[in-house]
Amino acid sequence: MSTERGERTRARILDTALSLFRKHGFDETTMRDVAAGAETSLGAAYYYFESKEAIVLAYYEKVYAERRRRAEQVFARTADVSERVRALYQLHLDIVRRDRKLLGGLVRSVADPLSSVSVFSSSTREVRDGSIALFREAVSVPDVAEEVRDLGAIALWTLDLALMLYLTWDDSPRQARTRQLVDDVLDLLMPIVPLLGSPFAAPLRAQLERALDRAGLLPR
Amino acid sequence: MSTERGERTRARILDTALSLFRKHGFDETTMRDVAAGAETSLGAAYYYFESKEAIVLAYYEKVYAERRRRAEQVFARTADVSERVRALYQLHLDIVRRDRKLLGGLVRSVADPLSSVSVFSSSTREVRDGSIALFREAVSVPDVAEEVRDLGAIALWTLDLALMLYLTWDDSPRQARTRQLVDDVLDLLMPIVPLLGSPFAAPLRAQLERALDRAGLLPR
DNA sequence: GTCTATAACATGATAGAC
DNA sequence: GTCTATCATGTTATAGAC
Repeated sequence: MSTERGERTRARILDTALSLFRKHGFDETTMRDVAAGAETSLGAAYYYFESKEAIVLAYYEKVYAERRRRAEQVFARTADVSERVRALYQLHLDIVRRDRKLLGGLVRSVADPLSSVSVFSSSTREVRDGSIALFREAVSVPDVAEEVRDLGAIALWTLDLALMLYLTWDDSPRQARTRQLVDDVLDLLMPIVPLLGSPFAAPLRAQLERALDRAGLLPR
Repeated sequence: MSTERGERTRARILDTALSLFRKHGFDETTMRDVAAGAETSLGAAYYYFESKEAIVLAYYEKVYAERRRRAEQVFARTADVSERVRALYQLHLDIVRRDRKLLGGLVRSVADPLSSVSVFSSSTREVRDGSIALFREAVSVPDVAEEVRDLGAIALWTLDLALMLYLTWDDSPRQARTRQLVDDVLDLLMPIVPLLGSPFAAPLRAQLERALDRAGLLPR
């Protein structure tokens, strides 16, 4: 499939692109800049990445892999839901810390329902399902009732998307505002988890589930 | 400022563009197509609209004006919160009914924090503030406690954005899925309004408000 | 000052030679 | 696998018509 040399060229193009995106932003970086920086031709860059957006997708995959790696360490350490969930968000922020300029390109692609790297598209499916699974694992602890885990995972993942959108807009040092927002939202959310898990909440859960199912938002 | 003739040319360009966007989608329509369809030159099109996105912004403004007009009729007719809010959403869906292909372009621009027509940008401010005000009016009825109106308006407007995103993705006939989603979400949401308005919920309201304020999400 | 047309530019993407 | 040449299209500059 791909030779050693091709592998290296691909990596060089990816690294150059990400570094340029970080420094100057997604729009400001041209594919010609990327090719020149990687000391290859425009055609070669397009040989390895079918579009500029595809490079962002590769970044997205890298972030996910790193997040999973570090999340698993946290999961092994603690069974406290709050800690686990909070860690998942903070981890994400740590990983993309220096990438605000890059995230603009990501957010745009991801929000575009027609884009091949949209959150809804099939090419991002692996990362999307993996991310949801990560939240599913985070809430899979004795403290959280079985019945609310699936719903909770989807809700937390949706929040994760919203946080990334907020981050692109947050210019506070060290993403302080976004981090504060994570804390505030979790402080609001976490107390209702036991309530939702109680038998009294069964009709409400059913109502929620029916709504999400009808909307096609439930994984099958 | 602008002459009669210029006015007509501008309108012709806008109508042509929207009609082409509707038929073929935003990306598939070139500015050259628009100019040709409006029987004018490319330069003229750019004289009247500084960018392709700006045309979408003009559409956005048209939708808002129509929505306000029809909302005011509903507000005059009923003081029931549920009905008023539901009408605001259904109205929106009615107005953009035939524009799914167009909305793709809008969503992308709106989500891009750097775009000049982003939800966050100043050029969309008038429409954004107007839309939030519309929700503020919808919930300004005796049944809804003063204390929850501002919060409620922001929450409902956020939901409105999410619904538009969902709509771009909903290919069911007559946007049935999106309409169902509106109903389901409101059925879930409306019962908690009186609870949130009660004095017991004061600490919760304060917590929420503090969080939104720290995040800069509260209009000042 | 208001408007229109033409040419040119920058850049994402593709085709085909090697 | 890689490169060069070329295309398509969003955007800008500019000249000038009314």
